[in-house]
Amino acid sequence: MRAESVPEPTLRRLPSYYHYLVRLREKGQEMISAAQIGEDLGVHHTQVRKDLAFTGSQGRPKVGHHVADLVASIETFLNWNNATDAFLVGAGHLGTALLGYAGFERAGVKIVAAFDTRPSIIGKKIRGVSVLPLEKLPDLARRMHISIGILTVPAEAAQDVADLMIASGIQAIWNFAPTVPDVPNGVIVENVALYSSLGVLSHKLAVHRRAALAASSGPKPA
Amino acid sequence: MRAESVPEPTLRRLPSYYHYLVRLREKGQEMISAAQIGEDLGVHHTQVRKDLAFTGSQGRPKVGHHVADLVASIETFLNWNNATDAFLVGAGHLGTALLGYAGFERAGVKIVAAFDTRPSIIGKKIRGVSVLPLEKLPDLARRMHISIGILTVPAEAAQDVADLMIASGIQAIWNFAPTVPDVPNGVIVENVALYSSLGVLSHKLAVHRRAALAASSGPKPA
DNA sequence: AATATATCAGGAACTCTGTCTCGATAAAAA
DNA sequence: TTTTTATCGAGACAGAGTTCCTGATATATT
Repeated sequence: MRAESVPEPTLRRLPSYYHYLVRLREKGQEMISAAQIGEDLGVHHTQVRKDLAFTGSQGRPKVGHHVADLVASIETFLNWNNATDAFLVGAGHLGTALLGYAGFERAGVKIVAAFDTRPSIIGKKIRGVSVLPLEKLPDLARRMHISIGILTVPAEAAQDVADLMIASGIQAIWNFAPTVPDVPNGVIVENVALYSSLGVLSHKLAVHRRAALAASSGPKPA
Repeated sequence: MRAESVPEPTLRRLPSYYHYLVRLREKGQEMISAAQIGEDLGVHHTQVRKDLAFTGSQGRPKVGHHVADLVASIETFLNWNNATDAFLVGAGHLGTALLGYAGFERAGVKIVAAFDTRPSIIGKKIRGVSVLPLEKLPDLARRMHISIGILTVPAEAAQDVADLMIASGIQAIWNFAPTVPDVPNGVIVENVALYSSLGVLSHKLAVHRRAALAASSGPKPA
């Protein structure tokens, strides 16, 4: 019954395999070994096997996995073969950037409308997607059975917009704001957290520099 | 010697504490307990204490931590108090969005120039930052001692641009492309991987729906 | 046909991260 | 001054995830 016991790290790695495999398929390669995938993507080969096993795809000794089959397995597993309609709220710089990506449609998400509160952009079309006033979201979301909401608003507005989304029947929120919205049980929130990334980057760079400095100025005596 | 043994999850959580604490400080709150931080951010309170301990900040029983001190400690720890100059390559939609964020400067990264290969945008200024031809990157990066490179180019170009960055002395790459560039030892790469996020989101949503469907159509007999 | 080899798959061991428990301590209350 | 209470900090424990190890299997080689 508990089919959802897939490690989250696995879910995070699958898209990276997917992109790698699609490019491989485009190059015309038919078969691939887990060892090769692992080497190219910097993941241990046993890890690759375990991750792929979750998708149900099986490999054959001595020849590896069929590239096209793997692509199909991952697509099915992630439910990327039939895109779910999504609403985006916050048509600022980041929101506009996301609207520009046709690639999301292949990743299970199709942005069908954008919302904002600024009159200057309401009514315009960005990359073929209309920007509507936020007040229209609840009604439209219900009527169109929208289940994914993309949150690209400033931190201050994030909680209110998240509440509005949930009240309108949206079940999953892709959150780009630097705050984590408080949501009721059962609602899925996936935080992008750009600043987390910067935390890791800056700290590692600082350590890296300190190490380089220490090494050059005086490699301490044994 | 091994001062860099900070768990990566901790580094990822620190920015979220930081934002929370800055907002608290703006509201005029002086003291805060780890328990309260944990509750508001959805992190176990013991976890909050361990994370904050890495920054060197100490709390006092019965009163908690000093908000302003905590902010300062995290800033220092992540090296966010003096922003490092960065070059951005790929002034497309996403690149433009990133150029628009003044907030990165408070997160240790100051974008001082953008690069692209498309003549249509070379020479323009985006949010006060000039877009220069990619060929100028190596020379400028060396002369300005740039150590952070932001990669917002299509997957096909990612590896080549990463190579160029590294050859120009850049030590840390903030990568937004869906491929993981192959870099020599010692170079820091932090991948944002938007699609990983979507992998988790789509899969969870699919599982969520299956569960809802199963519950409604027939809650299996005990 | 027999042997060798590349690859897969599943279980065991280890490591890392997160949670729980306990004693200590500083402020407040009695 | 003594007692109570909120909070901290450190160590013990538990769970998850990754790596290692062994055995199985399909193709290639002799």
